[in-house]
Amino acid sequence: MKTSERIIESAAALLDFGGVAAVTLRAVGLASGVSHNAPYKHFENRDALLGAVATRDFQKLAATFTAFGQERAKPLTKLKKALQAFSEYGRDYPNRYHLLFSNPDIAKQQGELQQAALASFSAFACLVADCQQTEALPPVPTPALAGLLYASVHGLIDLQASGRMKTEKGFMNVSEGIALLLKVLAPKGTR
Amino acid sequence: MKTSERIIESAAALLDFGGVAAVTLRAVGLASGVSHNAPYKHFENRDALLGAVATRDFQKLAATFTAFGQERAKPLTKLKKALQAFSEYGRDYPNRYHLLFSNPDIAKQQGELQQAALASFSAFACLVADCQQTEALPPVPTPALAGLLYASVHGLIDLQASGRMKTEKGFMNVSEGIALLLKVLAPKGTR
DNA sequence: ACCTGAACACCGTTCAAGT
DNA sequence: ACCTGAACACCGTTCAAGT
Repeated sequence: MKTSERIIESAAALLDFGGVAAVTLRAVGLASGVSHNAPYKHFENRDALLGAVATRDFQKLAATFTAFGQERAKPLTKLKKALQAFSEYGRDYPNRYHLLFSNPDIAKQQGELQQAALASFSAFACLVADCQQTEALPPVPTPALAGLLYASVHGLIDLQASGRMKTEKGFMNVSEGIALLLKVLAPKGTR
Repeated sequence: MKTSERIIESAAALLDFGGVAAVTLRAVGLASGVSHNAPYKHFENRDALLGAVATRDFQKLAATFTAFGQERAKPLTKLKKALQAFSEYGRDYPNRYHLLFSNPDIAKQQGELQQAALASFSAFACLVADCQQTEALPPVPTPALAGLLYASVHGLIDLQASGRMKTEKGFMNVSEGIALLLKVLAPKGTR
């Protein structure tokens, strides 16, 4: 295993375990068996290393979405599975999820990361387009509909994690939110 | 003006100007005319100070939502205005928005902050309930519907800020996303 | 080409001391 | 009650030096 890969692996592990603050170059170096500034030989700085972790996960996410698209099933079923996988990723790896989708310092990185992030969204948009073709979703412009779905599910995951919309009664979890969203999005005839 | 208020004011200004990383206790002390550890006499630590900034803004947000609710206008019009004000707050004060809605270290604070955050959501939910009463929104449980709307708009603001769903063509902005969402949410008869 | 160790400037936090 | 200044441990980053 290449040193740079080991460094990314260590950073991801530290991130999962202790949050982004735990990903110090000294801890990464120690966990990777190198000195605390060896990472600088592979990444421009700490943010670039975190960006590499995010890039790897975006590529995995895009692959997951693409894989769902190639399954033999109804488009709406495949979309639901993809959304569920997405929300489970957010629930099981909250620190990593936050790095990918809600970290301005990472988001501003152009290049490979930006490309991987857009590839993820594109793969997701394909699933939405398939649903539209079978009239399981309304015939509005695909990028707008895919964007709304992507944003809504992201918002549900993010607010759920932060507890910002919990009320005494009527608490809503991510799955219920997704179900409600798909229900109101279903074209008239199929409701 | 009390010292503690001056400290909060300075912290908010530093946050707006240079992001959360610029809010160092030394900079806050300097801007407030006190030493770099005077803040510890008013707040337990740096996160608690940032939490106080967030609390203040959540209270403002709740007041804004409540004020919209008391205007003389159609409920749906008032809700649209509130959503627009919300998204403008996110656009004009991105660092503050991120502190309130996407910062896990701040979100985990219980007490006054949690209370203010829930009060904001409650005020928003009232606007949604009014729309349901005039049948401008479907008769699903109010907390679920308000939660979905809140989360969706948050997701749109957050992803827009991070550029995570921009595609070459069909780019979607927050206003379009909100409009599309309200359109698909409108009950059958009123479409 | 890849890595190390010392050094620098900066930070959050603690603490004894001042009024 | 409120504040200060020194001190501590930690951090990202730089740089000269090693193989």
